[in-house]
Amino acid sequence: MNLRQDIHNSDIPVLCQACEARHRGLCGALEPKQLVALSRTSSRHRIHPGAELIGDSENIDSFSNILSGVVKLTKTLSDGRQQIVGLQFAPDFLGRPFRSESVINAQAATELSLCSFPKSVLERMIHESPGFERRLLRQALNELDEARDWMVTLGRKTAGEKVASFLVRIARNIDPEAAANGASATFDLPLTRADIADFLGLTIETVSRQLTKLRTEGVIGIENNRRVNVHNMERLEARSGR
Amino acid sequence: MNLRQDIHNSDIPVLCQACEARHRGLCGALEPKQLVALSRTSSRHRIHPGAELIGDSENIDSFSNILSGVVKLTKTLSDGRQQIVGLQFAPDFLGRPFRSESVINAQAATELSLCSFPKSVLERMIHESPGFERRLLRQALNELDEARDWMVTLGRKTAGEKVASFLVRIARNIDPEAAANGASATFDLPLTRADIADFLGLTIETVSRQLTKLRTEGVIGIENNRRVNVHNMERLEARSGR
DNA sequence: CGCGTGTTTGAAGGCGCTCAACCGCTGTGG
DNA sequence: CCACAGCGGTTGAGCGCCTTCAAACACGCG
Repeated sequence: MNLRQDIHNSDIPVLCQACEARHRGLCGALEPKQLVALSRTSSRHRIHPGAELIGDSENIDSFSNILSGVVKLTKTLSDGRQQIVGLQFAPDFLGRPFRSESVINAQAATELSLCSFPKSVLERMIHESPGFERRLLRQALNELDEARDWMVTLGRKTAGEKVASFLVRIARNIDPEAAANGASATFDLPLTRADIADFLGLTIETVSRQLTKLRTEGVIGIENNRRVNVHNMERLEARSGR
Repeated sequence: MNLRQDIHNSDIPVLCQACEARHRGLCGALEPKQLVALSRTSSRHRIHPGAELIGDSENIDSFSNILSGVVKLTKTLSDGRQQIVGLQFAPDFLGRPFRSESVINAQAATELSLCSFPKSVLERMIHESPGFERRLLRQALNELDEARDWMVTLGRKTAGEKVASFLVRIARNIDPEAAANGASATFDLPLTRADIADFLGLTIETVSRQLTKLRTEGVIGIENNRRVNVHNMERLEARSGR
């Protein structure tokens, strides 16, 4: 385990030195002295699955970088029907700038580690550092691309294709090169069956049935309910509708 | 019809003086001299319904402001199934910065008027004007909010609720205050039944049936196939699932 | 051991799709 | 002037996928 040797690494706050957000996330846009300022007002949190990070129509007064774990963004209709409208992974930025009240719920899907800072600090960063805003814009556009991809899945795919699409998406996030090579991949699902159903616009039962169908047909293996082995990514993708 | 009296209105290019994009859109972020530079390289286009503005996996080399009309953003699966993943109205900005190839199709849904400029100019504007980038970020975040709202509709609502939600959304865009007051509103649908179906993840037949259902139950009136009269927005919204 | 939570499996029913015919309007050409 | 084709939309009949309701199962924990 050797630390990256950056120029002037010594100027960088200890907490930030090995932080993924600084390498691939938002903080990569910041100068050492800005990092120092940010780290002074930021705090790390460890959060358990199921904990609510922000609720619908609550005031937005802090933002976070996701250091590890998965966050689910959900929306709920008045009669209780629920839909997951976004999944965020490390080192994503979490929060909605330029809005006083949240229009979604954010909940920890897994064990979670966050680096949080208050709204005022975000606003200062935005004004002081153009690169910071650029990163926010890039992430927003990427999330928009993903959301639109998912709209096709929700609107036009069958249950079987939806479940396959979901597995492909998770696999890509956890094991990118295996996914790219069409090879095999083993990983833990970050979501329960209920979450997967809410993500796909299906019922728990349908998700379960489609998963066992993929298993009996030899496309995937299932151990532990959570742990999945995709024997052949190419074959899984062929079932995802594309 | 009196032109807005801005300070130094005379410094602003003639074409831009009455342009909505300068008042509510992207160009509002620009200084007069930047407007002059932009207007030198930009050109106005009039486009007929059905014309393709950009295709999937084509190179992105220009961007536009929508001056009037409606643009539909679509995605298509390999077997032809299609989904509309976004609708854009004046004075929205049209295009995907920071990406060499498009991942969607953009098509004129109605008669359209655009103000287009090349990629290089956009990139210069982004670097020269922080306000410009801020506007892009705001629009991207708003589109993301809308997309997520729509994911709930696609994933969790019934056909009847989907059609009602669609009408509410259109009404809000065309007659905002009527929509807010729960009053009545009359307008032309910017989409054909086929487009509405692709927007809602339904078939043409189901859309048609749900519209006639709303008509026979006295919630809306239909003339001309395109022209719709919402007798009571409140009653329509009650059917949209919320 | 019993309880709780998450998951699987089964049987029955309904919502939205598929297939097909028809309607109304428009433009075109004999 | 009428016949006809083309297009968008409506309406009907039957079916299939996914949901609903219900029960059983697996695993962990007090």
